[in-house]
Amino acid sequence: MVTAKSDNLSASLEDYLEAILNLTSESNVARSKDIAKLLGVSRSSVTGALRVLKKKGLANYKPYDYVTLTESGRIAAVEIANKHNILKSFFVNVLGVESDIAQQAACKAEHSLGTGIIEKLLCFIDFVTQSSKNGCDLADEFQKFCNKKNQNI
Amino acid sequence: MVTAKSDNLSASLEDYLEAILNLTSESNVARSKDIAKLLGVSRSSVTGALRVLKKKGLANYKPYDYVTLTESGRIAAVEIANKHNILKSFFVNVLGVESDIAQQAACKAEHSLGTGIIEKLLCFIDFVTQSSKNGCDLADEFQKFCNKKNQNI
DNA sequence: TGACAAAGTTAGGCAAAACTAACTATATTA
DNA sequence: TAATATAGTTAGTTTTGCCTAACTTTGTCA
Repeated sequence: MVTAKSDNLSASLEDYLEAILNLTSESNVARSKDIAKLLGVSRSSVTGALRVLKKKGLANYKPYDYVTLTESGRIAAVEIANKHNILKSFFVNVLGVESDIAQQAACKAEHSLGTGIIEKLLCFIDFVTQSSKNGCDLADEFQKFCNKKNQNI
Repeated sequence: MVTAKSDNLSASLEDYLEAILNLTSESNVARSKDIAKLLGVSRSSVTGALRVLKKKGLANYKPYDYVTLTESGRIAAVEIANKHNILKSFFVNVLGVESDIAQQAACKAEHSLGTGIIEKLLCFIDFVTQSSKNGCDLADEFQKFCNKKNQNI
């Protein structure tokens, strides 16, 4: 199994990796300015992070040049983005949380959940999806359950 | 609604609050040494945190004395502990994650999830619990689903 | 009661992650 | 091509949270 050494990576650096992945998949190119905007940090913070990512062999970084991910950087970033998406999907499609809030929460929580729990969560989403095909829409049932409960308060 | 101003509280400080709550509810008294042991930090780090908590009006702290929580500190701590427990319960009772791992993950993730999601999660746990009373044990069904899936791999 | 151990604090330091302000490189365009 | 705007970097600072080592206070017991 090809595994990324995305451990010993701080939450902050994970965010940078994911941002670079998203930018490069959108427009093939990640610029410092755009990373800064996406993450809501200053440009100089980005420079600092890029230096670290380079040192860790995760990003190809040369001053005044575009940024790309190395192979292992890409693997790590994809892993992170996966976590993120699974979490968000759970919040939105199972719990029925509003998309923006889910996005934000997933971004923050993704770092703290190990792959074990994330895998279970993915499986659970599958489980709920399957259920709806079998005529019992769990997500829907849950929403009804919630509404009924809120009425009782 | 009595609300704690537990916002603008760092993850680290939340951990200290929760630790103090747990220690005082166990033995009525929280000692610096025990907080340090519980959180796996040095005694001097605890001293530093206590000073901050005191300044924020959350802990009653006097050098060389026992530590207790103020009323608002207690409210905040209970809120944090609740989040923690709800999360853990979800991991263990719904996802079927091993208790130790759930404990750890809940402790880390609790900080990043807003009350909106936590409430939904609590509701979801209720939903699953109710389902088992109605003859359809979702948690159980999910475990079977997982096992079947793992066989197919 | 005085010596010693345990608990707690202080001082000083380090690392991560962010910031601002000032500087440099690049790109645009008149 | 020179002026200027935009992008990127550097230097220096701040905050947070932790650490170790040395010191002080408290408590115990011979």
